[in-house]
Amino acid sequence: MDVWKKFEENNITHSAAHHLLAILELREKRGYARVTDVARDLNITTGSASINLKSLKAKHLIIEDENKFLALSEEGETLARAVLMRKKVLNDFLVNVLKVTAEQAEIDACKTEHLISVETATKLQAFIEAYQANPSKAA
Amino acid sequence: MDVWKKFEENNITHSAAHHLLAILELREKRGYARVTDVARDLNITTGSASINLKSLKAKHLIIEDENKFLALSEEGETLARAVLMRKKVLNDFLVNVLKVTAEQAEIDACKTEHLISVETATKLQAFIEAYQANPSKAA
DNA sequence: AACGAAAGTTTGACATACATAACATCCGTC
DNA sequence: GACGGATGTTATGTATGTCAAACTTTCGTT
Repeated sequence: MDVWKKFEENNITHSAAHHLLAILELREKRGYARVTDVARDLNITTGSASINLKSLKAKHLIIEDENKFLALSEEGETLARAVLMRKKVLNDFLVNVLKVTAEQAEIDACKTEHLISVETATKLQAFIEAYQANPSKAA
Repeated sequence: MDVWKKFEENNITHSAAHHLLAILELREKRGYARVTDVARDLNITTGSASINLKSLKAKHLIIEDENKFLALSEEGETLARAVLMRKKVLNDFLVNVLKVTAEQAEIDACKTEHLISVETATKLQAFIEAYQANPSKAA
């Protein structure tokens, strides 16, 4: 019932996913992530980032220490890593199997990374592995 | 630049796509589509449908006759049929190639049907055709 | 012609997600 | 210790998309 409405029922929005990913990547690359860093990374204003991150804090996906440094909660990191995994799987499929150009593959993977189900992601990953091991027996 | 923002830059929103699809399907099944019919089909209130359809009229994707009967403009129909085609391609791939369950395939296809690029949709379609003709030579 | 139901619109509210701009806070340097 | 720059928050506005509820319009039946 109402399959089309499930788009909104997603456990994470595109925006939220990218805020979490930004924190994950900033911390891995620079060792820290503040509101300003996230805003710069996503190319949005610090005002917007402040508001968006506040709601993620309220949902316990983000933790802030006394010095305003941001980190992902366990739940937030799990979510972010799941999104990253799906993005990689999608991108691999688009680039290596379908031969979509790198630019368009990145865009399409980015648009859908937070939307596809665990089932689809898992089966797509298995398919790619089988395909890359032996393209003629990917079935 | 700002690949992640392209999610919002889409030429059609998920909601708009489904309003157009509803009109297309209602007219094919019943021969007509009014605000009430679209609202019932999408399971939203007539108030919401009225507002949403007004903006689609303003964008010239929908035409309304003297008796409030709705039809797609040429541009609207082109858009709707493109979405339908992508939905079919995605669903075929998920069900026939990845063996995703029918229910989850429908959900995933519905979530992404309006997001994937023409390039990806075209290449995915070609892949499925090759795969179905001869699974061992889909490359 | 009048009543009531169906259809459609509008209003006011809420949630998300962005922007700009004003304001607050914090910190290092002079 | 005061100034200025960097950082962060808040206020206000825009846009989409939803709701409930009030209102208008239209139409068939009596």
